[in-house]
Amino acid sequence: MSADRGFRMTPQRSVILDEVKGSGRHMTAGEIYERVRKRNPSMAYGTVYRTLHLFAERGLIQEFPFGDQASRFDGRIDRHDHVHCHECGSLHDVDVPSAIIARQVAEEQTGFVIDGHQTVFQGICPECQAKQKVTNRHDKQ
Amino acid sequence: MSADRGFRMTPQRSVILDEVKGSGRHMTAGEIYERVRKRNPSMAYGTVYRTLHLFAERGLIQEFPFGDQASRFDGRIDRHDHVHCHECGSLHDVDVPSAIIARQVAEEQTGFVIDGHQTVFQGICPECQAKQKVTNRHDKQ
DNA sequence: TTCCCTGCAAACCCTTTGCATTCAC
DNA sequence: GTGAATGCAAAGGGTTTGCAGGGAA
Repeated sequence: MSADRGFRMTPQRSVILDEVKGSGRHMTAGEIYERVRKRNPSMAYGTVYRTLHLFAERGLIQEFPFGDQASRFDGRIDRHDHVHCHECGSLHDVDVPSAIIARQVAEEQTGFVIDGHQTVFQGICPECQAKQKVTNRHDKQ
Repeated sequence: MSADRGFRMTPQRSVILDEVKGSGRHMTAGEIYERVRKRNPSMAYGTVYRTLHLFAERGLIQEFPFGDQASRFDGRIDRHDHVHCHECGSLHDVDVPSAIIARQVAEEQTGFVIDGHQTVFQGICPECQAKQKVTNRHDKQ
């Protein structure tokens, strides 16, 4: 019954799912590959990508194709938004309830049937704000 | 004075800017390259990319790094959102005023200083909705 | 003349894929 | 046992870059 998920749960897949679910982070396929390799050194890159996409299709994880960089994979499966620091590249979750109503507006404007949306806020994270203050103190302007 | 933009407005750059501003569409660098080639067949791919990024940095156009596909470039320079059809890949503008207040929420939640955001709504465009109805009529289910 | 810009082509990164082998069911 | 999944390696798409030649200021 629990085995009837429509695909085989191989050792590789277990490890990958575990890593993505385990880390609270938003990892790229490359990062996941490296972590997974520590537990299963023979794992191939192709397997990681195939598996991540399989999981994303089945809704076990979320793929977040992220700007001009590598896709991020997220163990959180509820819809949510992100903030991205364009200094250090960090990516964090945010919950913005008002974004939900925006979907209605978008449907009305375009005639689309909308089944998802993703907002990326860009800005400077607190750490980088702190660094910038230090930098400015040294080389004025 | 108008020439003091900090960079040279060469014939290549004029053509590229003109194409991006002219089409009301969201073109990829590849599409821009092809259109621009018709007017200047010796134009190099590298020039197109370098120029597009230059313009985007200076705020003359917007680059919209779009999911797992190629970046789209937009002659519209005011902040706005998009709807993306995951059937045919088309991308359209939407104006969602409520998205603005979401920035405040995101700032409060994360401590970021937010200076931009971009929302992509996913769904099915009207054309694809029509096609699907036709398809369903043929091969029931 | 000087520096910026171009064309060219190679390189880069992330991702996908074909194929023979291996393995979960 | 058998089809599905893996490992490997090569290829693919989009993008960037080094360099020498060319052109605007």
